Amino acid sequence: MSNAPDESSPSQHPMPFTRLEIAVLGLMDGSLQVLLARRAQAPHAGKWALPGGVLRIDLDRSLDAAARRVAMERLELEVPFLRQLCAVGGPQRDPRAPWALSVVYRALVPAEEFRPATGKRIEALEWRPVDEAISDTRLAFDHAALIGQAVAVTRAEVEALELPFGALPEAFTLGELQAWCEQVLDRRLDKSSFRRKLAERELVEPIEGEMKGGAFRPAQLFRKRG
Amino acid sequence: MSNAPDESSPSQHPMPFTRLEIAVLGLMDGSLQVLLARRAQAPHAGKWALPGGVLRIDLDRSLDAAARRVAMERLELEVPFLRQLCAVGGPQRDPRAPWALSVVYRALVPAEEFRPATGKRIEALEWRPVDEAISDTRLAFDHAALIGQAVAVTRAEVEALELPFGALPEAFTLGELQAWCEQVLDRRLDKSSFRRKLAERELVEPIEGEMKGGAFRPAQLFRKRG
DNA sequence: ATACTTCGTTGGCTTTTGCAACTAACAAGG
DNA sequence: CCTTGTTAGTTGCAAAAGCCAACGAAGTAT
Repeated sequence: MSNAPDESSPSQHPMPFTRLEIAVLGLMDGSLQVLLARRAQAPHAGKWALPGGVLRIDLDRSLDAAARRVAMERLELEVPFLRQLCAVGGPQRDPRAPWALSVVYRALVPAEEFRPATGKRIEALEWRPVDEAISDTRLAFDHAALIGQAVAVTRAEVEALELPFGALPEAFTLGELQAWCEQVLDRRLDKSSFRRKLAERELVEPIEGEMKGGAFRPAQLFRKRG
Repeated sequence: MSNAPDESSPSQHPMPFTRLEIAVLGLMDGSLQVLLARRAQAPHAGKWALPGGVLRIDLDRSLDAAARRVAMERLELEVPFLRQLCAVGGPQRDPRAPWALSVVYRALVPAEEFRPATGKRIEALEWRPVDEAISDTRLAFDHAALIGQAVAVTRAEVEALELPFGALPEAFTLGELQAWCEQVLDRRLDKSSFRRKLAERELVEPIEGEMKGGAFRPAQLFRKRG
């Protein structure tokens, strides 16, 4: 081991190749899916992976801002409610550099309005059911494991009714809200206790006069409270 | 913005000055405290901060390993059960570099046996009650906020009875275990429901024949199950 | 022996949760 | 008009979990 000469000259030590990876989750066809990108360049060219990109210290004013920029470049639209998941790093992650570090972000997006385009350095984009992605050993890097983490954390949040309202429409009925949670969690919820908890925690409020008229009895429309 | 020439040459983009910070929590004098270090060098020389150090891509085989090494260098002993908390970064964090990134780790250690020594680049070590540290605006960098996060996550874990048995003695009575949890959480727990949950989840098992004889009725000794 | 302290358990009360039934509101069809 | 079908929203109840207090048990100290 070097004898710890001086820490105050950072340029003495080479720094890791630092990237951001974005795990975008959304409800497609009634189940939770993750957005994968087919890599255009080495390493793992042609393989499916989380969209990601390199940290640019000249452009990014924080890790959060870097994640927003990378998401924007790859998907060509604003990704709302990006949240940090974890950081991973090691010498074998990326052949382009002796040591690579990735800070991973996650987001749960409104599937309807979210229409990403195939951005820079990406050959194709595809939604993939999370179960399938997590157990797909052919994904690049350790991205399958990262998706597993992102799904677990996201489900725990919805379970605790910490609802990411950014992924929901402005107005919704309670039935729609419950169906949305059930699709994220992949299990049925009880109607009465679901509504009880919403009321107790004052998470939503009715929009006066507004109703959603389907074929049958119309339902009260609600919106996020606060 | 540069017109995204080629991502495959990482050396084209300067990389951030990358550090690890370690939030060591422990029970001292009946309350949860955090281990702070007085910085020997700029920036913030003389100020109290979390012990930390620079990532060394020539030495560290992963972020976890880097955190272990940094903890060892600063405290001169093995820190068990280090777990990643989050990563923070930005251009203004550290005057030594245009952009600094810190990956923060946390640990809950057994206060009795944990006797750190003042390691490299540190003037002094001190245990500080977490409430005090969190609201101390004079801590270096954003370390007060980081300590707040570490405490919140640690308490949530103990609340859910995900006990970090590394921070507990090999053998303990249920009374001791409950008192330990109460000190971490800084609130009283109910004896009967505490024991019911331990039994349901089969977290501990009695050590046959072993009792702890205090001044009064002796108590059954338990150990982690599995 | 008696008092005192802690250990471990038990009983009962309150709160929370889960299940199911019930009424309400609307459309469609006879 | 009236019945039927479907979804919306509420209510009642039983089971489960949590909270509080008390109790007998097992030691020590006097």
